[in-house]
Amino acid sequence: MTISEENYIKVIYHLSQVSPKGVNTNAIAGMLDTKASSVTDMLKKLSDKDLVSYQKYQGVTLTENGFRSAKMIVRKHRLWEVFLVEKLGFAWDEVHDIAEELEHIKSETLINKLDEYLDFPAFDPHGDPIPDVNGVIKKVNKLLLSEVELRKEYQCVGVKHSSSEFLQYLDKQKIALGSKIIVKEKESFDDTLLVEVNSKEITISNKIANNLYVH
Amino acid sequence: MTISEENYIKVIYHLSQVSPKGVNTNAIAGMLDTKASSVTDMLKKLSDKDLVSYQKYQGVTLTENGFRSAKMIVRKHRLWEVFLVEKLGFAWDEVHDIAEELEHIKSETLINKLDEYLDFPAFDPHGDPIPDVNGVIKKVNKLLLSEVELRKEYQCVGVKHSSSEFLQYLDKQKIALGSKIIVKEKESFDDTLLVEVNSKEITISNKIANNLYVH
DNA sequence: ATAAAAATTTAGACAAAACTAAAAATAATA
DNA sequence: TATTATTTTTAGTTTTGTCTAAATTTTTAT
Ligand SMILES: [Mn+2]
Ligand SMILES: [Mn+2]
Ligand SMILES: [Mn+2]
Ligand SMILES: [Mn+2]
Repeated sequence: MTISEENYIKVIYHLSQVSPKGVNTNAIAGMLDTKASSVTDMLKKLSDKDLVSYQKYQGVTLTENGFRSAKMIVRKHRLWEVFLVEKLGFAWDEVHDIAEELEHIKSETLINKLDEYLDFPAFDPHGDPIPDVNGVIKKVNKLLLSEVELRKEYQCVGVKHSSSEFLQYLDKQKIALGSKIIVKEKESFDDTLLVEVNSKEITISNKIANNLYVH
Repeated sequence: MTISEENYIKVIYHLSQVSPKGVNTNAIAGMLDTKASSVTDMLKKLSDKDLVSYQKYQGVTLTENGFRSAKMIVRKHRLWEVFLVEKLGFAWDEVHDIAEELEHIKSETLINKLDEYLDFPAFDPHGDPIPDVNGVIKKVNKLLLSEVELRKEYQCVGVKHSSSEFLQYLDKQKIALGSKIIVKEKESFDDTLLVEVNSKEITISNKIANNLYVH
C-alpha cells in the first residue's frame, strides 16, 4: 500500500464508526482535504485491491482485508503517539501530525518491538484504544460528559476530537486523563455545566462537554 | 523536499566524500538503483532549487544549502539507527532499511528530542559519526585494518560498508565495535591477515580487512 | 410527480518521478 | 589524430495521484 492508499483506508475506517452502512465520497474528501473526484478515482483502485467494497453512488465499506489494514495503521499511529509523549516528552497536543507520518513506516517488527518497549499500552495519550498485534481493541464503556448523571463521580478517560486548541484548553483548566470530575449543576437554557475538577469548581460549555469522555 | 529529492541529496553527499570535485550521473544511478536518464532529470530539479550546482556533462556538487540538508538527513538516519539498536534491541545488521524510511520524517523538534533522549550520541551502531544539531561532525583518525602496523594493538571503531552479510560475519567472528585487535602476521601472497581478537587467533581475508576501521 | 438541489462520477489535463530508445558529448584507444 | 567506446542527455511514454469542468445520478423540496 502507498501512503496515500493508507490514508484513505484509515479515513474510511474512522468514518465507518459513525456510518457503518457506507461512507460518503464527500465525507472522505472532507477529511483528506481533497476533491470528491479524486476520492472516486482512489475508491476504484482500493476496490480493485479488495480493500473496500464499492458500488457507484452507493458509498463504500471496508472489506475484511481493508479492516485489518486500517487497524494496523491506527495501531501504529497510536503507539507512536505514546512513544512521543511518554519517552520523548511531547505534550499531548503536539503529537498527532508527527504520528501521521510515522504511521506509514513499513516494518512489522519495528512496531511490535515498539509496542513491547512501551509495555503494551492499551490507550494512546488521548484515551483512544490501541489495537493489539492481532487487531483486537479493548472496549471501554465511556460517556460524553454532556450525558452524565448529576452529583456522581466520573473519571476523565478520553477526548472525542484532539485538536490542539481543545487539548490546550483542557491543559489550562487542569483537566487531564484520569482527572476526577463531578457535574454539580446543569444550566437548562444552554446546557452549560458547573463541574468540580481537582476540588475546584469551573463552568464548562456544552461544546466542551460534548467532546470529553468520562467513565 | 520530497523523499525522492532527499534520497538523491544524501547519495550525492556520500559520493562527494570520495569524488569531491564532482559526482558522476552513473554513480548516482548505481547507488539509487535507477537509470541515468532519471538522474539527469532530477539533477535539473535540484539545481533549480539551489541544492546542487550542475552543468551538463560536468558532474554535480552540493551547494551550501544542499550540504546542510544532506547532513541533516544523515543525522536523522544515524540517530534513528541508534534508537533502534539501543532502545528497541535490534541487531546492527537489521536497522539500515528501517532508518532509510525514518530519516524522511519531517519534524525538527522530533529529531532534537530523540537526540536528547539518546544522550547525544556521537556515533551510530556502525561507528559512523552523527552530525550534531548544527551539522558539526566529530572527526576521528581511523585506519582500515588492512593498512595497520603489525603487532600493535588497535580498537575496532567502524565498518566501511554495512551490508547484512558483512555485519553478520563480524558477529560470527565475535568482532564488535570496541573489540581489541592485533595483526600478528600478513600473508604477502594474498594479504590475508592473522589477527588476535578477544585473545583468539583468526585469519581474515583482505576483503574483510579493507572494510573494517580501527583506531 | 416534477423540478431543483446536492452528491457523485466521468472526461480530460497536469506534475512528479520513473522508464526506453535515440542522439549528443566526452573519454579512451589505436 | 581519427575512431571507438562510454557516459550523459534528450525525446517521448507511463504510472500515481491530483485537479477542473461537465455530465450523471440520487435526494430533497415544491
Ligand atoms: Mn492522532
Ligand atoms: Mn491519538
Ligand atoms: Mn544505515
Ligand atoms: Mn549506520
